[in-house]
Amino acid sequence: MRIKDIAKLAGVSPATVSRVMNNNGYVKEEKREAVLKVIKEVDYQPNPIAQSLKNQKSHMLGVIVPKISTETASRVVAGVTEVAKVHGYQVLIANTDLDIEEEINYLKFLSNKSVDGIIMMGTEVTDRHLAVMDKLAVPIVILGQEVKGYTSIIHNDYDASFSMTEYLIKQHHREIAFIGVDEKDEAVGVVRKKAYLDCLNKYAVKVDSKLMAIGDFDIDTGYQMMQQILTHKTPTAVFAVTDHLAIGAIHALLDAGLRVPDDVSVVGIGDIKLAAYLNPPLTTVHYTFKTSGKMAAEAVFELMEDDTKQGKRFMTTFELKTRASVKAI
Amino acid sequence: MRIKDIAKLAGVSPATVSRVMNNNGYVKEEKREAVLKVIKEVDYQPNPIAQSLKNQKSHMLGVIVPKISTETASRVVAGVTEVAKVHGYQVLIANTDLDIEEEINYLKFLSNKSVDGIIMMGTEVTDRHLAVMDKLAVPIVILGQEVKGYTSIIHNDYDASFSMTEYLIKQHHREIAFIGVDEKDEAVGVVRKKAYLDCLNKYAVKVDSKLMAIGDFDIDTGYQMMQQILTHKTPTAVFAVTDHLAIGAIHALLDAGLRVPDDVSVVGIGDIKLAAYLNPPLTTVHYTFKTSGKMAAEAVFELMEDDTKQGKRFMTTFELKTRASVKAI
DNA sequence: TTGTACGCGTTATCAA
DNA sequence: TTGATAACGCGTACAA
Repeated sequence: MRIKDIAKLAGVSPATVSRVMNNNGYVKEEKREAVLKVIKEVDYQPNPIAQSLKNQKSHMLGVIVPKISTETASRVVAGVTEVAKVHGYQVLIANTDLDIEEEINYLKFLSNKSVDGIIMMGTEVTDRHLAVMDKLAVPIVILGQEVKGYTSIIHNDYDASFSMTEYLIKQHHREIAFIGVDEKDEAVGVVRKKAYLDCLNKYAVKVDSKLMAIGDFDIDTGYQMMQQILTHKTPTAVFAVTDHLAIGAIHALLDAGLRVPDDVSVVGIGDIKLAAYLNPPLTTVHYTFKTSGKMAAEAVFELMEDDTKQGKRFMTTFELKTRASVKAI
Repeated sequence: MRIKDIAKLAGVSPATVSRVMNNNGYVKEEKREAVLKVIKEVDYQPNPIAQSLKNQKSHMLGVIVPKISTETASRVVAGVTEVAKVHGYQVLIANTDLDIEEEINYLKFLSNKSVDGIIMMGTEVTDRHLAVMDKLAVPIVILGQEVKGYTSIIHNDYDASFSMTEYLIKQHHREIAFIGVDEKDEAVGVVRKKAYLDCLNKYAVKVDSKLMAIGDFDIDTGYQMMQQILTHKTPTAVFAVTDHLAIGAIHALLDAGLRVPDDVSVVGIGDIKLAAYLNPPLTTVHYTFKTSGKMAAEAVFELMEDDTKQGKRFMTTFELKTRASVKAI
């Protein structure tokens, strides 16, 4: 069913049908009703693609995620879709599976008016990303990393990580192992580690490189890194930069015959849905990922209206969730 | 940049540029190179919307999910995007938040050539859904529920649930509590319960309605339903129809001073990522949600080529994951 | 082997 | 208040 068919059925011109559909321009009440009647009868829905071509608006938002099957990603996407829906927008998912080439390809593809705005969940933002982003035809918001000149939604990784370390120190822990990730991920790999180190220094706690391990984001990696640390020394507490790594660490500790938290305390960051239901319930930092998604979407819509507002920096809040996985000494 | 601009820059007609882009028709090697050179220089990307309008193909797949921020949904979406990518397709997410009106609206909207195919993760499929689905302009595949006349990817809920119950019985459990969900969800609410009851009957285990509770999908609901059952009687095992419900149940049991699995065994269905890392590790049924997503996408692509292949019924496999949350009597 | 011209379905401009 | 008509950017039949 095209607008032309509706026009024929209602005995008017396509232009009149369009006016009725979009509620603009004058149209006699009589004809309006005739058109509406036909529209209802045949359940006419305009072709969104033709509308997009004509209006130069696709009413779609693109979201580039590094890995869709993670809780973080799905919470972000949930937030984005929620705001998008309010604006009558659809959400296009581009899953890159951590492939930088894919990320750049999607940036190019999604631009060119295929979507009206892009939200990129960043891990590593390289110069090549920037080169492409500079030429983008549509507004973009980066989520999870800070990028100069671009609106970014960042999680307060520094303060969160610092607070968490400080919390452990205030529970009188002095041998705090660190399980981190590669520095390619600026927010998680660099910032969280820096905050940990800064905090140790502030409280004059000696940094012991034997208590530190760096790997990827997998639960199993957390397990292995914990094992590796244990070969050197048994800490009184473990600070893992994500909840998954913390879970892996806990299992390594248990398998080594240690009790959590009685022998070793463990904390993570992220507050995944099950963190409170683990055994022991995990002390962690709650990040408002869904809210981040909403903020990112709102920022994109703002940029769509006024692209001079680029470069804003939003910092989301966090909350320390103290649960049973930590025991004071 | 439009095709016309490229043509001008390369000193040819738009038609020639199009021929080069799509590798069809004759074009002299010399001109081809000139065109390719310009395309590379200006990094020309054709407008996907104009292409869609012309080709009557959007190269997009729509996925209707009841709740994007669940692990099931994200695993399904991961599978769909993976297959979509192979076919050069994008994935449009429609998150309905369990709202039936939204589901129907999206079905209508996504049709009309906005997408070339639809995958619907079903919960309840009402007559109104069917009325809309019958008129759909694009192929659709239902995932998670069986719908007559439509290609469906179903998880073998009956056998999975039966096997799980049977497993508990073979561990000599006779007082097996059941924590289920409302019958609106055919697969989870009806089929899994029926299999549980059938299995009890087969082994001549008495059904005790006091040991059964029905609620929604939340962890907390699992907690409350377990508490409710405990007011009547303490079973030797608990069969929860999802892992989340099982987790809630475990916590209710622990809070009631019971040990898992020493006093009460607990099982779930779904095998969420953390199931193996819970304490105790959860005995559950592994469903291949990502594979389901892939199958659904492949089925949609098949239907796009040949829509007479409608009505196929794919059953995914499952695997019993026996872990420490069950103890034989 | 190449270019011109039309149409995909819509909206907006202009003239009536 | 209405209707023809011209775009939007692309692909392709047809003519050259």
